[in-house]
Amino acid sequence: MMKSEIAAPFGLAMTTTTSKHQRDTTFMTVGTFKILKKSGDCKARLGTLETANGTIRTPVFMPVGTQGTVKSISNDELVALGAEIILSNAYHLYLRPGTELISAAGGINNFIGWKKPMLTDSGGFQVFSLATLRRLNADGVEFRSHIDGSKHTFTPEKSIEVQQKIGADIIMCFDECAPYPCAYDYAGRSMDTSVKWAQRCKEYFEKNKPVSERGQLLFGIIQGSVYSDLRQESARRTVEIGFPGYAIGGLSVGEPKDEMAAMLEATVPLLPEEKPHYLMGVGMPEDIWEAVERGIDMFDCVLPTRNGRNGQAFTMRGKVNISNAGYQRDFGPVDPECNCPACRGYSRSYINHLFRSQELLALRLLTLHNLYFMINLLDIVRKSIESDTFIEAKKRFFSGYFQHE
RNA sequence: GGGGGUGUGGCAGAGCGGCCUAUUGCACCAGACUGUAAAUCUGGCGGGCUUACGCCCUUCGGUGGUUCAAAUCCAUCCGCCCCCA
Repeated sequence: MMKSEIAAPFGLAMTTTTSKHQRDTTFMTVGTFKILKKSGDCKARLGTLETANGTIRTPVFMPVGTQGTVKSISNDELVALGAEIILSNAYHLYLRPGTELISAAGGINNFIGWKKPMLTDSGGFQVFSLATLRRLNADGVEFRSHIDGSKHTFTPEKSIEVQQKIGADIIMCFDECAPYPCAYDYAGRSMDTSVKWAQRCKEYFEKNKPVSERGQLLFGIIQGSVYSDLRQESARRTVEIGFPGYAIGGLSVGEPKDEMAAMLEATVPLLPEEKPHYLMGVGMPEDIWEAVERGIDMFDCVLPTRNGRNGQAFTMRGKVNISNAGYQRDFGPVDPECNCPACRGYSRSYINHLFRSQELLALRLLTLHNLYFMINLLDIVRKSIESDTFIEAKKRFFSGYFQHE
């Protein structure tokens, strides 16, 4: 059975009440990454990462909540789904509601009422995705706000300052995410920029570390587009700077899947084994398996939420678009093998109707379902590593997920 | 009874002699989405044939005209709407 037994059933999800004592203990070990088990026939590993707001079990999937909210669902729902950590975005929060306000609210966790670990992205990805609104220079990036057109400058120092004020448990270096395709020369210069920025991020971070009771972790990011030698240079230089965790960025931006796999194979072996490896922006269910197999521990991706809002559901038998005509009279659940609130209480037919009627519940239900799917998927992954049956479990997943193709 | 208006593809609604198988929106059908400017975007949407380029047939209430050419002009019939009595 691939079904999860780890994920707490709905409504009965564990809420970790952290006592004063536990919190102090956590503080003592913030940043500790423990590897509990390694796969016998690939690089997959099972671990735990300590943060100021609790422990994350890896490999982990982190739902994306760019603006301090995982679109359409509540914190309680996230906890019930089994989410252990979520993402926000420094650039977006800096523009609105503003860094000062979040700081005044007592930090991002207080502001949004999320009691578990939180990670902020640096705004590096916005350098890439808001390309038409920015101008790069050696010092940093000048942005034009997508909200009101006002000008802002993000530098490595600025990004870290913003992220320190926002106060997430894990923060990211300000990097440049190169587009795909990307000429070798450009990719090389861009990677070099990212490495230099990483150095500046770390220096600023160390210098301005609050002497508070909470520890924040700054992760480095490897770039280099789809060029193995650039990736390796980036990895070596970034590791030399030294971080408590390493991310691989600039992938899943349109390159073929085998290129992504090749980049992981070229890069991950150069990262310290005893540090967490985070593959940014990934991904699709199949990508998760491929990446864990190659030594990745952390993932984030907008697909479960965004695609859910666009009518697509992930299931163990592949993805389906619930708003398609074929489901109009399908009175079964989205995924018969799923135990999420959408599948336990609603039919494909009804959700199809909700999408056609543009009812908000439609967006919520598929968001809940897709997030549950991903979180549950990582549960399956973790259990398979624990029992050292990862490759077998991966095969089983693929044969079910792609059976109709 | 008198006067005026109107009829366009599933719906709304442009077009008012040639560039019209016919703008646009909605609806409908499908696809995409990977560190979220996304409840978004793209494509299709009369029928048939073709791998494709493309080709053929049939459309603007009905009928009959005018014209080289009609969704567009004229006549007439039918339907609907409004005003006066």
